Amino acid sequence: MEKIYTIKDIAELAGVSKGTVDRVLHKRGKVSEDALKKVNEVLDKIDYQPNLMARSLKKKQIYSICVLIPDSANDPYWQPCIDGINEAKKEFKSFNVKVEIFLFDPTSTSSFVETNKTVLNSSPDAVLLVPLFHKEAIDAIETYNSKGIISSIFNNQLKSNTIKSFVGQDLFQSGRIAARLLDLLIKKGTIAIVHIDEDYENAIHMQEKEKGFRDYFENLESGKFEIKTFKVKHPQFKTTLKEYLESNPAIEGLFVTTSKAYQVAKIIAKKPEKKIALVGYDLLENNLEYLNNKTIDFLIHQNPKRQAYLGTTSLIEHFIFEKEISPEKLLPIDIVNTENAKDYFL
Amino acid sequence: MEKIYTIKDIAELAGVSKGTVDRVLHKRGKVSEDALKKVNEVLDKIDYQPNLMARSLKKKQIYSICVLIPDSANDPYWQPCIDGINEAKKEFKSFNVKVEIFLFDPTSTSSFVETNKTVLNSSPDAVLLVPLFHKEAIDAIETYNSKGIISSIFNNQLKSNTIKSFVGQDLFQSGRIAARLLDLLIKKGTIAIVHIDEDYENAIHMQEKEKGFRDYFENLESGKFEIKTFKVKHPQFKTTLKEYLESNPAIEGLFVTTSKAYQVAKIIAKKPEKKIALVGYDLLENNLEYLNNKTIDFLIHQNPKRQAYLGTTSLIEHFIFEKEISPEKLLPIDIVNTENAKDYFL
DNA sequence: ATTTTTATTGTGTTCGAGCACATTTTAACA
DNA sequence: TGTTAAAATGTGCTCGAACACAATAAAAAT
Repeated sequence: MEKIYTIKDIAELAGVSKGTVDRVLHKRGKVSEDALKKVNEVLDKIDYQPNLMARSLKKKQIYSICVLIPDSANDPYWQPCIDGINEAKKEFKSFNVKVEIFLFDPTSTSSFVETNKTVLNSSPDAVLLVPLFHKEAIDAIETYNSKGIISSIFNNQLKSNTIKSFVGQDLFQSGRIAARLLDLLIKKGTIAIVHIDEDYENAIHMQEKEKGFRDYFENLESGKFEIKTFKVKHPQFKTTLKEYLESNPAIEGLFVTTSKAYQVAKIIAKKPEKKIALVGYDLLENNLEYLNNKTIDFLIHQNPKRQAYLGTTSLIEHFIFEKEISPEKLLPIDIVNTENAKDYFL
Repeated sequence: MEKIYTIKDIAELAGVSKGTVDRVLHKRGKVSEDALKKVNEVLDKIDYQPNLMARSLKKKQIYSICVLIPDSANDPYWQPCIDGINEAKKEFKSFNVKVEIFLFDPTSTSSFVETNKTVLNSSPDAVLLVPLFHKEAIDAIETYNSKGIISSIFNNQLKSNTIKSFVGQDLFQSGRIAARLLDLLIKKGTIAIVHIDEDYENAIHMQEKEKGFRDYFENLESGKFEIKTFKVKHPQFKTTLKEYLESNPAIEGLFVTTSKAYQVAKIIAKKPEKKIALVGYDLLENNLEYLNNKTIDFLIHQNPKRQAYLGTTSLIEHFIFEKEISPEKLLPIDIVNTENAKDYFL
C-alpha cells in the first residue's frame, strides 16, 4: 500500500506553499520557472492522486445531466430504462450531480424535437438520448455541441463525430446470433425475416439485424436455407401476416427484428399443425408468455436497463471522477430461453 | 430537485446545536428527551442524507478487505477474477478501502487453510472467499465471525448462517439450461453427464448441476431421452472416456459439468463419423477454440469476473456507503455460442 | 533612492460530518 | 443555600482541495 500524498505533502517536499502547488496542478499560471520546476520534480517522483472526496466536497458546482427516452406508455420496451437511470441516480446521490429524465412520444417526431428544445432550455452539462429519429437527432446533437453540451446516445447507433459515446449492441452480430439459433432450431427450409411496426427505411437497427442475419447464412454455403423478408406495419398486420404464411407454406422459421414477436406468436400459436421456429427480441411480458409456452423459441435480450444505466453512469463519472468517456460500449448479446429468462430481471 | 439538508440545517430547524444533532443521529446518548424530540421531529419531516464525501473525508479509518481465490496458475478459470477485483479496486481507489488478493492452490486443502491463517493475521474488516473446500471453509468462516470479521463467498454456494453474502449462479437452474440446450440439439437419444477432474462427493456444484439437468428431462415425460452419469478423474481420463464412448454408442450428447469441456472435445473431435452434441462451461481459451470449430455447441458462462467484482464492490460499498449487503446475488446464466462469445470479454 | 507597478508566493476560509473538549444547565447532596 | 457531581449542550478543530485575498519580492518608473 503506497503512501497517499496530499497537496500539503507536495508543498513541503517541493519547499513551496500549497497555493503554488495548486497553481501548478491546475495550470493557473503565476508561478515562477524555479517553483514550477521544483513542484514538477516532486510530481514526477510521486504518484499524486487528488482526493476526490475533498474535491467534490469543496466544489459547489452541480452537474446537470438530462436523459431523453421514449415514453414507455407507448412501448413497454423502454420501461426498464427508467429503472436503470434511477439506479444510477441512487448510486451517485451524494455527489454533485442532478439527473433528470425527459420522455418523448416514440411515434411522434415533433415530440422528440420539442423535448430536445425543453432540455436545451435547461442548459444541462450533458445529454443522454435515444436517437430514434435519425435526422432530428443529428440536428439536436449538433445544437448541443455548439452550446458546449456533451451528448451521448444509447440503444440506437448514429454516425456523428460530435457524439461522445454510444452504448448498445452490435446489431449486425445480433442478427448473426438469431441466424445461428434458427440454424439450430430447423435444419433446413425457408426462413422469413419479419420487420413489423416500424418504418424499415428509417430503422437502421432493422437493417443491421437483417444484414447480420443474411450474412450468417451466406457464409454457410449449405444451400439448405432460403431467406425471405417480410415488412408490415401495424393496422393491417394480423391479416397480412396470416395471408403471407398461408401463401408461403414452406416457411419453417421466423425472425422478428423488433420486440413485437408476441404479435407474431399470437398468430402462429393458432396453427398447431406445424411448429414454426420463432426468434425475437426483448423480455417483454407478452413475449415471455409465448416463450414459456414455447411458441417463441429464443429471445435476444437487448438489456435496455443496463444500456441506460451505463450511459448515465459514464456521464456522471466523467464529471465527478474525470473519467474518460469511452466512445463505444457494446453490451453482450444475451440469448434467452425458457430456462434463463427470469435471471435477467435483477 | 428537493433541498439537500446538512447537519447544520437540522440544528437550526430544531433549535439545537449541531453537536446535539450528531448525537441523535448516531445514538450516542447524552441527549435530553426534549432535544431528542425536537430533532426527531425535524428528521421526520425532511429526508436527511448525510454527505458521504464529507464523512469519508473526515473518517481516517481505512477498511481492509481480503479476497481469497484459487491461483489461476492451477486453473485458468480463476484468471478473470483478478481482473474483476482490480476493476473494483480501481473504481474505489479514492476511498478509504484497501483490497488485497490472496491466492491459494485449488488442489491443496492445506494451502487453503494456510492462506486463511495469513488473512486472519492481517485482521481485515471483511473477507471474500471462494469456499472450494467445504469443511475447511466453514471452519475459516466460523473463525472470522468470532473475530467480528464479515465474510462473503462467491462462485460456490455454502450453507452457513454466519455468511453475509453469496454471489454466484443458481446451479440447479444452470443444469436445466444445459438440458434445454441438449434437448434442442438432439431430439432424442442417450445423454451422458460427464463429471471430470473433481471429486464428485465434495463438489456440490456438480451435484446441483446434475440435479437440475435430470429435473428438466424428468419433467419432459417424453421418454425420448436416456440420461447417464460418467465420473472420471484426471490421469486416466483420456483412455477412460474413449472406452466409455465406444461401449456406449447410443450416446448422442454430452454435458460436461466443469470448465474442462475442451478435454472432452479433444476426444470427440477425432470421431468425425458422428457428431456428438456437447455443452460445457466457461469461456476458457481452450473451450473457445472448440466452440469456434463447432465441436462444442454451447458454453454456459459463469462470469467469474463479474462474480468477483460484485462480491468485492458489495463489501466496499457496505463500508463506505453503509449499503446493506444482499445475502444472495444470483447472476444471469449466459448462454454462449460461436456468435456471441466475444461479447463476454468486456 | 523612493515610489509604483507587476509578478510571485503564502495564508486563511470554505465545503459537511465527526468528534474532542469546553461550557452551561440541571440534579444531588451536605 | 451553597457546593459538587452529573447530565446536557455547544464550540471549534480536522480531513484535503479549491480559491479568494493578503503578503511579499522583484521589476519598473519616477
